[in-house]
Amino acid sequence: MTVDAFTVLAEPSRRRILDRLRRAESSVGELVDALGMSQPAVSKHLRVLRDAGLVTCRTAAQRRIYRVDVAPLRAVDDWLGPYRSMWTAHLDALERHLDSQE
Amino acid sequence: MTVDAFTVLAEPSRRRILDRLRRAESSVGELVDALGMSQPAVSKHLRVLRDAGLVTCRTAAQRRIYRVDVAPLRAVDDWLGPYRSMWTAHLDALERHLDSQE
DNA sequence: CAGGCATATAACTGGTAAGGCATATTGCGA
DNA sequence: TCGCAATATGCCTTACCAGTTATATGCCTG
Repeated sequence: MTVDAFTVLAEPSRRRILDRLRRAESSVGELVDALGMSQPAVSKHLRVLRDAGLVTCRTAAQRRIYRVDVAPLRAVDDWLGPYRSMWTAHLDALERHLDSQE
Repeated sequence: MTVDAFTVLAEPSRRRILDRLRRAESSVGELVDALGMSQPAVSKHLRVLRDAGLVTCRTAAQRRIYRVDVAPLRAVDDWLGPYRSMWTAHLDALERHLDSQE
């Protein structure tokens, strides 16, 4: 886990990879087909994701099957926490305002 | 809002700026003192944050007072949503497991 | 054990972004 | 209006990152 999740998630392609793996684990080749990227590009992104602990992989014959590991995302969610309460606070205020209009 | 929030948040300094503005709006000079960075560096980060809609600023005499706008963070939170439910699912499973151990 | 698949890595390239210093801009007070 | 204070911007250098092509590694099958 050399780099933090924020840095890794900055790349749209990596978020797409995660979004696909979230629905079903898959091999590198399947990701290549799904994302329309070259195989080395996909492998490199997977390397970064692995180093950040966001994916794990297991070997199945010649294939490597990748799956998501959400653990590092909790750091992102934790950072986001205070901000989330800010916009829910705003929503609450809006609701109160609307209520008072009736 | 030229760039997306993910890219902007990848920079640790920018997250620190947001974290400070979240507690209290402040001027550029106050941020410079608080973060121990050069004034141009801070101004540049604020520019990026502004372009992404993450902060707004108002003019007060010679100062510019910056404050957080959480709206763009909702995109991040939305993306995170499905993953969050993944780890709460895991937590639920763990709880059931621990319960069954009693 | 040879050949072919699937995946990883190396070397290179172009683009981009951050930080530093110097300077421009803007608003204010004397 | 002059000059100062606060902030923004330009320019330059450096570092890093994504993507490409070519090649290496590992594993199965005939």
